[in-house]
Amino acid sequence: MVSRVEQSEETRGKIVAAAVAAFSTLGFHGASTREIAARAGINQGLITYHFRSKELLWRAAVEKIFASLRTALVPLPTSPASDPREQARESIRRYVRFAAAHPELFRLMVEEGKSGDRRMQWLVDTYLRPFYEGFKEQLAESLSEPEQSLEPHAFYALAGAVSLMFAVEPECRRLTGLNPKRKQVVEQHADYVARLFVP
Amino acid sequence: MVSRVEQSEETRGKIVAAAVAAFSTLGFHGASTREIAARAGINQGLITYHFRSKELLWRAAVEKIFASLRTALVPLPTSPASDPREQARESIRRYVRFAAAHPELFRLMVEEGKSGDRRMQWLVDTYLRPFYEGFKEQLAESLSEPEQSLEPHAFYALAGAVSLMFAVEPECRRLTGLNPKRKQVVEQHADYVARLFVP
DNA sequence: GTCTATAATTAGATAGAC
DNA sequence: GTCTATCTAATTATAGAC
Repeated sequence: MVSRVEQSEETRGKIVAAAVAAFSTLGFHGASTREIAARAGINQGLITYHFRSKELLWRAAVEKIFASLRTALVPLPTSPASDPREQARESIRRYVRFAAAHPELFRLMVEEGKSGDRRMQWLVDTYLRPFYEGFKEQLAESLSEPEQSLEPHAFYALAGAVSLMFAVEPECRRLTGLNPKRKQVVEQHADYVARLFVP
Repeated sequence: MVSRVEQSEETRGKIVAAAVAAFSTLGFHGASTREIAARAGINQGLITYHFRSKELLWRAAVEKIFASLRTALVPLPTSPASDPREQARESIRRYVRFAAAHPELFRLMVEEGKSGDRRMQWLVDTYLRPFYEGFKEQLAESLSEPEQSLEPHAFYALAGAVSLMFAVEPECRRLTGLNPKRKQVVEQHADYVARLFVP
């Protein structure tokens, strides 16, 4: 940590991490650049220096979110003995664990998906479409679903069933008394949803 | 439409309708009072006159959303012959049709559920809790589920599976090519989710 | 690369005329 | 009850010192 490029990367990383958290809970308009700077422990002017604009910082935050998704989707060494339905269930359980650890992805999907503006178009074309194509492939091989017209329904039903509880964690705690952050609760949800979609 | 109180109610109604739409797509911070006033075709100063503050206007918008939910939840004359599982499926189908016609409810749940601030607490205590209690009753009688610990999981899985596709309608159209507004698509989702939760 | 200071907009809320 | 005009505060983005 001596050179300026290392220092730059360090600062950029702190800003993006703060931006992911702030955008995730406060939304794009609710998270001010001053608030993000304060969370990152740096000055507000530095955000413009490193990212030029709030929207470009937001894009960097989105990139970070999808980077952790890619990490989570790295295929596991499949035990070749287990049957395809059990493999499908395990994929869903892993998806639930990811959604619990990273509620940002679902919040982003809902926040941006509501309107047809520029950010939504960029998000779909850049990150969401490849992810959706991967989902369709996996669906085709593991569930052997001939009805292609059901793919969007399955995609959104699964994403919603998996993620909502963790995306609204503060609300869930107040409404049901259940803390979605607890490991036991995550596993219960993983099992519930896995059996729901693959009985 | 002559007296001042009638005029007042008319104006309030227009403002609240515009607020529901604006908050729903732009979020609380993204929707400015000037934008809402423009949509309602009235002056920005009038919002303060009728609602005192943006937050109180937001509460009026939430009240309107839950009023339409109450309307949709009015029990139908049950054909006593049909079996309870088919009745449960029909309840889910009605829920899907409501979510398609009023994506505001789900968007509100996610937008406010992310943080633990004052608006979320008010929303849960005032409107969400009675709704959740009603869900638990219906779950207990129609699915005869003994496991009470699964109630939160079922609630959030169902809400997410039912509503997400319609809440992110612009995104869904761009990502999948499917228009969730079309009646045929709504019915397909209704049937898909109903069979998913009540096989 | 980082900070302080500030410009330019835009926000929610208020005052007063009609 | 409604509108125009305005106040105050907060926002993003910029300029310049270090």
